[in-house]
Amino acid sequence: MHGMTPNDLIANAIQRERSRRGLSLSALAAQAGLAKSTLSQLESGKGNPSIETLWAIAETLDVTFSTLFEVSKPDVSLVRAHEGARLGSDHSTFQTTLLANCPTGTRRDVYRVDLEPGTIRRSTPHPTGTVEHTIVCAGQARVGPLEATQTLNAGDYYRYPADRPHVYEAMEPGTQMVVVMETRD
Amino acid sequence: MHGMTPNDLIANAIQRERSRRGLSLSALAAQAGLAKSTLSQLESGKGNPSIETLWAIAETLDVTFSTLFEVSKPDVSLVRAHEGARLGSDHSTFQTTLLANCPTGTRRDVYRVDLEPGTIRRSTPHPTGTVEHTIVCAGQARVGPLEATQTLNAGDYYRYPADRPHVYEAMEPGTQMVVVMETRD
DNA sequence: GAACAGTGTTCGCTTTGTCGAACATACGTT
DNA sequence: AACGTATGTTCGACAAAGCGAACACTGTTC
Repeated sequence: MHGMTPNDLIANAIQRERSRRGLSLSALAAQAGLAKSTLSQLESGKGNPSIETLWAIAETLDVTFSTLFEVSKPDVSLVRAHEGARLGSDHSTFQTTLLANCPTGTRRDVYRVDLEPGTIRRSTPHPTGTVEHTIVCAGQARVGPLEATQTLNAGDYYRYPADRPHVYEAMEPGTQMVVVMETRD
Repeated sequence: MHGMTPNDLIANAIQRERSRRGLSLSALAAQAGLAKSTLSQLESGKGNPSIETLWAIAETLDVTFSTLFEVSKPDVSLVRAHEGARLGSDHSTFQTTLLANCPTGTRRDVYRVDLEPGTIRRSTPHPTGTVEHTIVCAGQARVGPLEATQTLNAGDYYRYPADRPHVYEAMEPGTQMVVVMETRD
Protein backbone atom coordinates (compact mmCIF):
# COMPACT_ATOMS: atom_id res chain seq x y z
CA MET A 1 0.00 0.00 0.00
CA HIS A 2 2.96 2.24 0.56
CA GLY A 3 3.97 1.87 -3.04
CA MET A 4 0.83 3.61 -4.27
CA THR A 5 0.40 7.35 -4.40
CA PRO A 6 -2.62 8.80 -2.61
CA ASN A 7 -3.80 10.30 -5.87
CA ASP A 8 -4.42 6.97 -7.45
CA LEU A 9 -6.03 5.53 -4.35
CA ILE A 10 -8.48 8.38 -4.20
CA ALA A 11 -9.10 8.31 -7.91
CA ASN A 12 -10.08 4.65 -7.68
CA ALA A 13 -12.00 5.04 -4.47
CA ILE A 14 -14.13 7.94 -5.57
CA GLN A 15 -15.04 6.33 -8.83
CA ARG A 16 -15.75 3.03 -7.09
CA GLU A 17 -17.96 4.47 -4.39
CA ARG A 18 -19.70 6.74 -6.83
CA SER A 19 -20.65 4.05 -9.30
CA ARG A 20 -21.57 1.85 -6.35
CA ARG A 21 -24.37 4.28 -5.69
CA GLY A 22 -25.18 4.70 -9.34
CA LEU A 23 -24.47 8.41 -9.06
CA SER A 24 -23.26 10.32 -12.06
CA LEU A 25 -20.23 12.53 -11.81
CA SER A 26 -22.39 15.56 -12.37
CA ALA A 27 -24.88 14.49 -9.74
CA LEU A 28 -22.22 13.87 -7.14
CA ALA A 29 -20.63 17.21 -7.89
CA ALA A 30 -23.92 18.99 -7.45
CA GLN A 31 -24.78 17.18 -4.24
CA ALA A 32 -21.36 17.73 -2.74
CA GLY A 33 -21.27 21.36 -3.79
CA LEU A 34 -18.24 20.90 -6.00
CA ALA A 35 -17.50 21.67 -9.61
CA LYS A 36 -17.78 18.84 -12.07
CA SER A 37 -14.33 19.66 -13.34
CA THR A 38 -12.86 19.12 -9.89
CA LEU A 39 -14.28 15.65 -9.64
CA SER A 40 -13.32 14.83 -13.18
CA GLN A 41 -9.70 15.67 -12.46
CA LEU A 42 -9.69 13.73 -9.23
CA GLU A 43 -11.10 10.59 -10.79
CA SER A 44 -8.49 10.73 -13.52
CA GLY A 45 -5.73 10.82 -10.94
CA LYS A 46 -4.66 14.36 -11.78
CA GLY A 47 -4.91 16.51 -8.73
CA ASN A 48 -4.10 17.00 -5.13
CA PRO A 49 -7.41 17.78 -3.46
CA SER A 50 -7.78 19.65 -0.22
CA ILE A 51 -9.43 18.10 2.78
CA GLU A 52 -12.53 20.18 2.46
CA THR A 53 -13.02 18.82 -1.01
CA LEU A 54 -12.50 15.24 0.13
CA TRP A 55 -14.66 15.78 3.17
CA ALA A 56 -17.52 16.96 1.01
CA ILE A 57 -17.16 13.90 -1.18
CA ALA A 58 -16.98 11.48 1.74
CA GLU A 59 -20.01 13.00 3.41
CA THR A 60 -22.05 12.94 0.24
CA LEU A 61 -21.12 9.34 -0.48
CA ASP A 62 -21.80 8.60 3.19
CA VAL A 63 -18.52 6.79 3.71
CA THR A 64 -15.84 7.22 6.32
CA PHE A 65 -12.86 9.26 5.41
CA SER A 66 -10.49 6.33 5.35
CA THR A 67 -12.69 4.53 2.84
CA LEU A 68 -11.37 6.94 0.25
CA PHE A 69 -7.89 5.56 0.74
CA GLU A 70 -8.66 1.86 0.60
CA VAL A 71 -7.93 -0.27 -2.39
CA SER A 72 -10.98 -1.70 -4.09
CA LYS A 73 -12.12 -5.15 -3.07
CA PRO A 74 -14.58 -6.23 -5.78
CA ASP A 75 -15.92 -9.05 -3.59
CA VAL A 76 -16.96 -11.03 -6.61
CA SER A 77 -16.40 -14.61 -7.63
CA LEU A 78 -16.26 -15.94 -11.18
CA VAL A 79 -16.23 -19.63 -12.03
CA ARG A 80 -16.01 -20.56 -15.71
CA ALA A 81 -17.92 -23.49 -17.13
CA HIS A 82 -15.28 -26.17 -16.65
CA GLU A 83 -13.44 -24.65 -13.70
CA GLY A 84 -14.19 -24.95 -10.00
CA ALA A 85 -13.72 -27.48 -7.22
CA ARG A 86 -15.53 -30.71 -8.12
CA LEU A 87 -17.17 -32.84 -5.47
CA GLY A 88 -18.02 -36.51 -5.14
CA SER A 89 -16.78 -39.36 -7.32
CA ASP A 90 -14.91 -38.83 -10.52
CA HIS A 91 -17.39 -40.92 -12.51
CA SER A 92 -17.93 -39.06 -15.72
CA THR A 93 -21.68 -39.63 -15.63
CA PHE A 94 -22.28 -37.54 -12.56
CA GLN A 95 -20.36 -34.44 -11.58
CA THR A 96 -21.02 -31.76 -9.00
CA THR A 97 -19.23 -28.47 -8.68
CA LEU A 98 -19.60 -26.44 -5.53
CA LEU A 99 -20.18 -22.87 -6.55
CA ALA A 100 -21.16 -21.36 -3.22
CA ASN A 101 -21.70 -22.77 0.23
CA CYS A 102 -24.55 -21.39 2.27
CA PRO A 103 -23.67 -19.19 5.24
CA THR A 104 -25.94 -19.56 8.25
CA GLY A 105 -28.62 -16.95 8.68
CA THR A 106 -29.21 -16.31 5.02
CA ARG A 107 -32.26 -16.80 2.86
CA ARG A 108 -31.98 -17.63 -0.81
CA ASP A 109 -34.59 -16.99 -3.46
CA VAL A 110 -34.20 -18.64 -6.82
CA TYR A 111 -35.25 -17.11 -10.13
CA ARG A 112 -35.11 -18.25 -13.69
CA VAL A 113 -34.44 -15.43 -16.09
CA ASP A 114 -35.05 -15.53 -19.85
CA LEU A 115 -34.02 -12.49 -21.80
CA GLU A 116 -33.37 -11.35 -25.32
CA PRO A 117 -30.68 -9.01 -26.68
CA GLY A 118 -31.41 -5.33 -27.26
CA THR A 119 -32.50 -4.12 -23.89
CA ILE A 120 -30.40 -3.77 -20.82
CA ARG A 121 -32.22 -4.70 -17.65
CA ARG A 122 -31.00 -2.37 -14.92
CA SER A 123 -31.66 -3.32 -11.34
CA THR A 124 -31.67 -0.82 -8.54
CA PRO A 125 -29.73 -1.71 -5.37
CA HIS A 126 -31.17 -4.35 -3.04
CA PRO A 127 -30.83 -4.07 0.74
CA THR A 128 -27.31 -3.92 2.14
CA GLY A 129 -25.63 -7.29 2.28
CA THR A 130 -27.59 -8.76 -0.58
CA VAL A 131 -25.57 -11.05 -2.81
CA GLU A 132 -26.60 -12.51 -6.16
CA HIS A 133 -25.48 -15.72 -7.83
CA THR A 134 -25.97 -16.07 -11.57
CA ILE A 135 -25.48 -19.22 -13.64
CA VAL A 136 -25.98 -18.96 -17.36
CA CYS A 137 -27.77 -21.98 -18.86
CA ALA A 138 -27.85 -21.00 -22.49
CA GLY A 139 -26.66 -18.15 -24.64
CA GLN A 140 -24.40 -15.38 -23.47
CA ALA A 141 -25.05 -12.56 -21.02
CA ARG A 142 -23.31 -9.57 -19.57
CA VAL A 143 -24.05 -9.52 -15.84
CA GLY A 144 -22.90 -7.85 -12.67
CA PRO A 145 -22.55 -4.60 -10.78
CA LEU A 146 -21.92 -1.55 -12.93
CA GLU A 147 -18.26 -1.36 -12.05
CA ALA A 148 -17.55 -5.06 -12.51
CA THR A 149 -19.72 -6.63 -15.18
CA GLN A 150 -18.69 -9.96 -16.69
CA THR A 151 -19.56 -11.66 -19.94
CA LEU A 152 -20.82 -15.14 -19.11
CA ASN A 153 -21.22 -18.08 -21.46
CA ALA A 154 -23.28 -21.21 -20.85
CA GLY A 155 -22.14 -22.89 -17.64
CA ASP A 156 -20.36 -19.88 -16.20
CA TYR A 157 -21.07 -18.80 -12.63
CA TYR A 158 -20.76 -15.31 -11.23
CA ARG A 159 -21.31 -14.06 -7.68
CA TYR A 160 -21.42 -10.35 -6.89
CA PRO A 161 -22.81 -7.92 -4.32
CA ALA A 162 -26.27 -6.74 -5.28
CA ASP A 163 -26.60 -3.88 -2.83
CA ARG A 164 -25.61 -1.58 -5.65
CA PRO A 165 -26.85 -0.98 -9.19
CA HIS A 166 -26.34 -3.98 -11.43
CA VAL A 167 -27.36 -5.08 -14.91
CA TYR A 168 -28.43 -8.09 -16.95
CA GLU A 169 -27.95 -7.92 -20.70
CA ALA A 170 -28.36 -10.79 -23.14
CA MET A 171 -25.70 -10.97 -25.84
CA GLU A 172 -27.38 -13.79 -27.77
CA PRO A 173 -31.02 -14.66 -28.53
CA GLY A 174 -32.63 -17.20 -26.22
CA THR A 175 -30.36 -16.52 -23.30
CA GLN A 176 -31.41 -18.31 -20.14
CA MET A 177 -29.99 -18.08 -16.67
CA VAL A 178 -30.65 -18.86 -13.04
CA VAL A 179 -30.35 -16.08 -10.51
CA VAL A 180 -30.21 -16.77 -6.81
CA MET A 181 -30.76 -13.80 -4.59
CA GLU A 182 -29.25 -14.17 -1.13
CA THR A 183 -30.37 -11.96 1.75
CA ARG A 184 -29.42 -11.96 5.42
CA ASP A 185 -32.23 -12.19 7.89
CA MET B 1 -17.75 13.25 15.20
CA HIS B 2 -19.89 14.69 12.44
CA GLY B 3 -20.25 17.93 14.33
CA MET B 4 -16.53 18.63 14.13
CA THR B 5 -14.85 20.18 11.15
CA PRO B 6 -11.96 18.25 9.61
CA ASN B 7 -9.69 21.19 10.24
CA ASP B 8 -9.94 20.91 13.98
CA LEU B 9 -9.62 17.15 13.94
CA ILE B 10 -6.42 17.37 11.97
CA ALA B 11 -5.12 20.21 14.04
CA ASN B 12 -5.52 18.16 17.19
CA ALA B 13 -4.29 14.96 15.63
CA ILE B 14 -1.12 16.37 14.20
CA GLN B 15 -0.18 18.10 17.38
CA ARG B 16 -1.02 15.02 19.41
CA GLU B 17 0.95 12.60 17.28
CA ARG B 18 3.82 14.99 16.97
CA SER B 19 4.25 15.58 20.68
CA ARG B 20 3.72 11.86 21.20
CA ARG B 21 7.01 11.36 19.40
CA GLY B 22 8.63 14.31 21.06
CA LEU B 23 9.19 15.88 17.66
CA SER B 24 9.36 19.64 17.34
CA LEU B 25 7.31 21.41 14.73
CA SER B 26 10.48 22.40 12.93
CA ALA B 27 11.83 18.87 13.00
CA LEU B 28 8.64 17.37 11.66
CA ALA B 29 8.50 19.96 8.91
CA ALA B 30 12.05 19.19 7.87
CA GLN B 31 11.55 15.43 7.94
CA ALA B 32 8.29 15.62 6.03
CA GLY B 33 9.69 18.04 3.49
CA LEU B 34 7.21 20.75 4.39
CA ALA B 35 7.54 24.36 5.40
CA LYS B 36 7.31 25.16 9.08
CA SER B 37 4.71 27.75 8.30
CA THR B 38 2.47 25.17 6.73
CA LEU B 39 2.52 22.98 9.80
CA SER B 40 2.08 25.94 12.08
CA GLN B 41 -1.09 26.96 10.31
CA LEU B 42 -2.43 23.43 10.30
CA GLU B 43 -1.89 22.92 14.00
CA SER B 44 -3.68 26.16 14.73
CA GLY B 45 -6.69 25.01 12.77
CA LYS B 46 -6.27 27.57 10.04
CA GLY B 47 -5.90 25.87 6.75
CA ASN B 48 -7.19 23.34 4.34
CA PRO B 49 -4.28 21.07 3.54
CA SER B 50 -3.96 19.02 0.39
CA ILE B 51 -3.62 15.27 0.48
CA GLU B 52 0.01 15.33 -0.45
CA THR B 53 0.68 17.49 2.57
CA LEU B 54 -1.26 15.20 4.87
CA TRP B 55 0.28 12.14 3.32
CA ALA B 56 3.75 13.46 3.99
CA ILE B 57 2.81 14.13 7.60
CA ALA B 58 1.21 10.74 8.11
CA GLU B 59 4.18 8.92 6.60
CA THR B 60 6.67 10.85 8.67
CA LEU B 61 4.71 10.25 11.86
CA ASP B 62 4.33 6.63 10.77
CA VAL B 63 0.59 6.57 11.36
CA THR B 64 -2.26 5.50 9.15
CA PHE B 65 -4.11 8.15 7.29
CA SER B 66 -7.27 7.80 9.30
CA THR B 67 -5.36 8.40 12.52
CA LEU B 68 -5.19 12.03 11.53
CA PHE B 69 -8.97 12.25 11.77
CA GLU B 70 -9.48 10.55 15.08
CA VAL B 71 -10.23 12.37 18.29
CA SER B 72 -7.59 12.03 20.97
CA LYS B 73 -7.94 9.28 23.53
CA PRO B 74 -5.44 10.08 26.29
CA ASP B 75 -5.67 6.57 27.78
CA VAL B 76 -4.72 7.82 31.21
CA SER B 77 -6.19 7.30 34.65
CA LEU B 78 -5.99 9.70 37.57
CA VAL B 79 -7.04 8.82 41.10
CA ARG B 80 -6.74 11.54 43.75
CA ALA B 81 -5.65 10.77 47.30
CA HIS B 82 -9.06 10.10 48.82
CA GLU B 83 -10.87 8.95 45.70
CA GLY B 84 -11.05 5.49 44.21
CA ALA B 85 -12.87 2.23 44.84
CA ARG B 86 -12.03 0.95 48.32
CA LEU B 87 -11.78 -2.74 49.06
CA GLY B 88 -12.19 -4.92 52.13
CA SER B 89 -13.73 -3.95 55.45
CA ASP B 90 -14.61 -0.39 56.33
CA HIS B 91 -12.55 -0.50 59.55
CA SER B 92 -10.80 2.81 59.73
CA THR B 93 -7.53 1.19 60.77
CA PHE B 94 -6.98 -0.61 57.51
CA GLN B 95 -8.01 0.57 54.08
CA THR B 96 -7.11 -0.63 50.64
CA THR B 97 -7.80 1.14 47.37
CA LEU B 98 -7.50 -0.72 44.10
CA LEU B 99 -5.61 1.48 41.73
CA ALA B 100 -4.94 -0.96 38.91
CA ASN B 101 -5.67 -4.63 38.42
CA CYS B 102 -3.02 -6.70 36.75
CA PRO B 103 -3.70 -7.86 33.20
CA THR B 104 -2.38 -11.30 32.33
CA GLY B 105 0.85 -11.47 30.42
CA THR B 106 2.40 -8.36 31.90
CA ARG B 107 5.50 -7.86 33.96
CA ARG B 108 5.74 -5.10 36.49
CA ASP B 109 8.92 -3.50 37.80
CA VAL B 110 8.72 -1.30 40.83
CA TYR B 111 10.89 1.74 41.46
CA ARG B 112 11.15 4.25 44.24
CA VAL B 113 11.95 7.71 42.97
CA ASP B 114 13.27 10.56 45.11
CA LEU B 115 13.73 13.85 43.37
CA GLU B 116 14.27 17.52 44.11
CA PRO B 117 12.85 20.57 42.34
CA GLY B 118 14.86 22.41 39.73
CA THR B 119 15.53 19.74 37.18
CA ILE B 120 13.07 18.08 34.89
CA ARG B 121 13.75 14.42 34.38
CA ARG B 122 12.83 13.58 30.81
CA SER B 123 12.37 9.97 29.87
CA THR B 124 12.60 8.73 26.34
CA PRO B 125 9.84 6.39 25.10
CA HIS B 126 9.80 2.82 26.36
CA PRO B 127 8.77 -0.09 24.12
CA THR B 128 5.28 0.04 22.64
CA GLY B 129 2.59 -0.91 25.11
CA THR B 130 4.55 0.09 28.15
CA VAL B 131 2.42 1.67 30.86
CA GLU B 132 3.60 3.45 33.97
CA HIS B 133 1.87 3.84 37.34
CA THR B 134 2.99 6.62 39.65
CA ILE B 135 1.95 7.14 43.27
CA VAL B 136 3.29 10.17 45.06
CA CYS B 137 4.24 9.47 48.69
CA ALA B 138 5.42 12.90 49.77
CA GLY B 139 5.72 16.33 48.26
CA GLN B 140 4.28 17.34 44.92
CA ALA B 141 5.29 16.31 41.42
CA ARG B 142 4.38 17.00 37.84
CA VAL B 143 4.28 13.68 36.00
CA GLY B 144 3.10 12.18 32.77
CA PRO B 145 3.43 12.14 29.00
CA LEU B 146 4.33 15.46 27.42
CA GLU B 147 0.85 16.09 26.15
CA ALA B 148 -0.93 15.11 29.38
CA THR B 149 1.10 15.88 32.45
CA GLN B 150 -0.62 16.05 35.84
CA THR B 151 0.31 17.71 39.10
CA LEU B 152 0.16 15.06 41.83
CA ASN B 153 0.05 15.60 45.60
CA ALA B 154 0.81 13.02 48.25
CA GLY B 155 -1.47 10.01 47.82
CA ASP B 156 -2.42 10.74 44.22
CA TYR B 157 -2.18 8.02 41.60
CA TYR B 158 -1.62 8.47 37.89
CA ARG B 159 -1.47 5.88 35.12
CA TYR B 160 -0.32 6.80 31.62
CA PRO B 161 1.19 5.24 28.51
CA ALA B 162 4.98 5.35 28.64
CA ASP B 163 5.70 4.44 25.05
CA ARG B 164 6.15 8.13 24.39
CA PRO B 165 8.25 10.89 25.93
CA HIS B 166 7.26 11.62 29.51
CA VAL B 167 8.58 13.68 32.41
CA TYR B 168 9.00 13.67 36.17
CA GLU B 169 9.41 17.03 37.88
CA ALA B 170 9.37 17.69 41.62
CA MET B 171 7.46 20.76 42.68
CA GLU B 172 8.48 20.55 46.35
CA PRO B 173 11.70 19.55 48.14
CA GLY B 174 11.85 15.98 49.38
CA THR B 175 9.37 14.64 46.88
CA GLN B 176 9.07 10.85 46.93
CA MET B 177 7.11 8.58 44.69
CA VAL B 178 6.69 4.99 43.61
CA VAL B 179 6.80 4.21 39.91
CA VAL B 180 5.64 0.88 38.55
CA MET B 181 6.66 0.14 35.01
CA GLU B 182 4.43 -2.37 33.27
CA THR B 183 5.57 -4.19 30.14
CA ARG B 184 3.92 -6.89 28.08
CA ASP B 185 5.91 -10.03 27.51
C1' DG C 1 25.78 40.59 30.21
C1' DA C 2 25.97 38.99 24.92
C1' DA C 3 25.73 35.20 21.82
C1' DC C 4 23.62 31.18 20.68
C1' DA C 5 20.40 27.30 19.47
C1' DG C 6 16.07 26.04 20.00
C1' DT C 7 10.90 26.94 20.02
C1' DG C 8 6.62 28.46 16.94
C1' DT C 9 4.79 32.58 14.68
C1' DT C 10 3.90 35.99 10.78
C1' DC C 11 4.99 38.04 6.43
C1' DG C 12 5.22 38.47 0.76
C1' DC C 13 5.61 35.63 -3.33
C1' DT C 14 4.91 31.72 -6.25
C1' DT C 15 2.39 27.73 -7.32
C1' DT C 16 -1.88 25.30 -7.81
C1' DG C 17 -6.45 23.69 -6.58
C1' DT C 18 -11.13 25.10 -7.47
C1' DC C 19 -14.78 27.12 -9.98
C1' DG C 20 -17.91 27.91 -13.94
C1' DA C 21 -18.59 28.04 -18.73
C1' DA C 22 -17.87 26.07 -23.05
C1' DC C 23 -16.90 21.77 -25.05
C1' DA C 24 -17.26 16.99 -27.15
C1' DT C 25 -20.08 12.80 -27.15
C1' DA C 26 -23.75 9.51 -26.50
C1' DC C 27 -28.54 8.32 -26.07
C1' DG C 28 -33.74 8.58 -26.43
C1' DT C 29 -37.45 11.36 -28.25
C1' DT C 30 -40.33 14.04 -31.51
C1' DA D 1 -32.87 14.12 -39.59
C1' DA D 2 -33.01 17.71 -35.64
C1' DC D 3 -33.66 18.09 -30.96
C1' DG D 4 -33.30 17.91 -25.77
C1' DT D 5 -30.89 15.92 -22.07
C1' DA D 6 -27.92 13.21 -20.12
C1' DT D 7 -22.91 11.76 -19.85
C1' DG D 8 -17.75 13.39 -18.66
C1' DT D 9 -14.14 16.41 -20.59
C1' DT D 10 -11.07 20.75 -21.17
C1' DC D 11 -10.43 25.71 -20.82
C1' DG D 12 -9.14 30.47 -18.52
C1' DA D 13 -9.75 33.29 -14.19
C1' DC D 14 -9.45 33.62 -9.43
C1' DA D 15 -8.78 32.40 -4.69
C1' DA D 16 -5.96 29.92 -1.72
C1' DA D 17 -2.36 26.49 -0.22
C1' DG D 18 2.49 26.10 0.04
C1' DC D 19 7.08 27.91 0.43
C1' DG D 20 11.05 30.50 2.44
C1' DA D 21 12.72 34.41 4.96
C1' DA D 22 12.31 37.34 8.77
C1' DC D 23 10.21 37.65 13.09
C1' DA D 24 9.43 37.30 18.41
C1' DC D 25 10.31 34.34 22.03
C1' DT D 26 12.53 31.17 25.69
C1' DG D 27 16.24 28.77 27.65
C1' DT D 28 21.14 27.56 27.74
C1' DT D 29 26.00 28.58 27.39
C1' DC D 30 30.32 31.18 27.45
